[in-house]
Amino acid sequence: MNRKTRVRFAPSPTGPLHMGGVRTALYNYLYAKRRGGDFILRIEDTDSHRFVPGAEQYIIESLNWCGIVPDEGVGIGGPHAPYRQSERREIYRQYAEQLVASGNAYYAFDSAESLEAARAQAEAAGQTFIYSSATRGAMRNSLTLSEEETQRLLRETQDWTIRFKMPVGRTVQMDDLIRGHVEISSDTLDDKVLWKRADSLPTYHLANIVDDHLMEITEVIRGEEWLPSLPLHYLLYEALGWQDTMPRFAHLPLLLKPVGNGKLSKRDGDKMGFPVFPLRWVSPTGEVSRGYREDGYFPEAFVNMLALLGWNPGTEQELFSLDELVEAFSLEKVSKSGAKFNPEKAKWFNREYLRLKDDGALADAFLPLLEAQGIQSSRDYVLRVVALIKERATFVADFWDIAWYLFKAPEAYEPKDAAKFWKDENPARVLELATFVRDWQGPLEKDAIGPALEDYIRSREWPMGKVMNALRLALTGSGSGLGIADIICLIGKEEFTSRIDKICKSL
RNA sequence: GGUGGGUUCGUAUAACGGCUAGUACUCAAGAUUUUCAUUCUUGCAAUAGGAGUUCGAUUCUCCUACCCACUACCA
Repeated sequence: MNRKTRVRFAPSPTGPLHMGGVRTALYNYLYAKRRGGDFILRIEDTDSHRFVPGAEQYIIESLNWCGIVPDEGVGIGGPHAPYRQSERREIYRQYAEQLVASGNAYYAFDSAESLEAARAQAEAAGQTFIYSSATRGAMRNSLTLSEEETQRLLRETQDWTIRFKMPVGRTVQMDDLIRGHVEISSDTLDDKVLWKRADSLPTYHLANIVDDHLMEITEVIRGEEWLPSLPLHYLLYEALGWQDTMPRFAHLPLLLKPVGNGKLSKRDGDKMGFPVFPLRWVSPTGEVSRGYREDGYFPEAFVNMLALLGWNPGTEQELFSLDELVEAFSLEKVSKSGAKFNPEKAKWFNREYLRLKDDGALADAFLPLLEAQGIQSSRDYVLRVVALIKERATFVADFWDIAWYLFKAPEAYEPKDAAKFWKDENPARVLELATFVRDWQGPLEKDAIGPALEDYIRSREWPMGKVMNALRLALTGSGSGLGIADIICLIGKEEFTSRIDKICKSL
C-alpha cells in the first residue's frame, strides 16, 4: 500500500511548450521531490497528424533550463522504457482487445461520413449527437452487427475503431486532490474512441491509463481541461481491473490571459509584449515566438513566478529557490480558480533575482553585450560598473542603456536638459570644476573626491543642484545618471576633463 | 444547447464560522538624493447578487448572474 510517489509530466509534441505546461511540470516535480519520489517525462505522441518536428527536443530543453529535471523518461531512459507512446503501440493493443473481450468496449465501423450525417441530423433537430448508450444501437458496430459480419469486417478492412461501452445508470464518484468530491451520471457521457482507425494508435484516454498503470504512477497532476474526462478514466481503471492501484488525481487551474477572459495564448503575448513560451521557438514555417530565456529572464525568476501563479505557501514569503519550493509545496495550497498572468509581476521577480546575483556573474553576462557594442573593457572595470547599476535594472540587457556613458563619451546632448542646465554661469563653473578635478591629488575614491567636490561648490556659493546637473549633462548627455563622484571614479580624471572640453565645444 | 468546474482590491493571493478583511505587484502622493533610479513612509482599492443555517458568515447550503473548460478517430 505504501507505494513510492511517482508522478509524470506527459506533454504532446505538437509545438513549443506553453508556460502553463511548464507550470504543470513544475508542480509535478515539486510534488515528487517533496515526497522523495520520482518525476517522469513521457511524450504523448499518439496524434501523428499534429506531430511537430523539434517539439520534443524543445520540451526537454525547456525543462532543463528551468531546472525541472526528470528522473526517468524520454532522453533519460528508465525501467519502464520506452517513454514515447508511439513506440508502445503493441502494449496498448492488447489492453484494447482485453476491453472488448470483457465487454467494456466494442468495435465500431461507422464511417466519418455517417458520423457527420448523424451530427447534422441531430443539429437540425436542435440537439447534439453523442455516440452513447442512447444512440449506439442505431450505429454500425459489433453490438448491432452479427458476430460473423463483425469478424468479416475486422478481417477484411482496417476500417474500425474501438469505443468504450459507457455503462448505463452509473453515478461515478470521483475525488480530486484540489477540488474535492465530484460526481456525475454516466448517462451524460459518450462512448469515447479508445483506438483510432486513422493512425492505428490508441487515443489519449487509453494510452494514458495504460501507461500510468504500467509506470506505477501514484498521482496524476494535470490541467483543468482534463476534469471532464476524469469519469471516463475512473471507469477505464475499473474495466481493466486496476482500481486498487488507481492514481489519485489533481486538476490544476488554468493560466488565463492578463486582460479579459480565456486562457493565455501566444496571441496575447504578441499583443502585450511578453513571452508565453520558456524558450524562443521557430516553427517549421519560420514563424518566431519569443521566449523567457531570450528575453533575459533568469530561470529561477521564471520558475518562482510560475510557482506562485495558482499556488501560495500560506506565508508572506514570495522569493523561493527551487529547493525552497520543494520544501514548501503542497497540493492543498493550490487554488481552484484560474490565475490571470501578470507580466509586471514577472518583471518584478526578475528584478529581485538580478539583485541577488553576484557581481561576477552579472559582469560575465554583460561583457558579451559590451563587445557587441564595440566596447573593449576589462572585466575588473565591468565588475565595478555592475555593482553600481544592478539596482536600477530589470534585465542584464538593460545594463547598456543604463550605463553606456561609463564606456564612451556622449555624442549628443538631450536638448531639453541642455536648455535647462547649460546656461548662465554654469558652463564657466563646470570648466572651473574640470580644473579642480584635474588638479585633485587625493585618492580617486567616491568618499574622497565626492565630498571635496561638494565642499568646493559650497565654498564658491554655487547652487549645488544646478551645477551638478550641468556636470552630469557633460558626462552623460542628459539629466539623469549615476552620482557625479561615482562617474568620475569610474571614467577617470582624464576622460572627465575631455568630456567637459567636448561639451564646451559642442554647445 | 448539454455536462462539469469556478467567482475576495485592477492582478496574484491571505483570512480553512469570530478583531478596523492582511500582504505583494501596479498606480498616486510625500520623504531621501546633486539628477534619474533605488530606498523609506503614506494612500487608493475587494468578499458577484439574493435567500437560508447560525449568537455570528469571505468561509456552510440553495437560487440567480457571470466566467471558464469539455462536448474530435486532438491531447
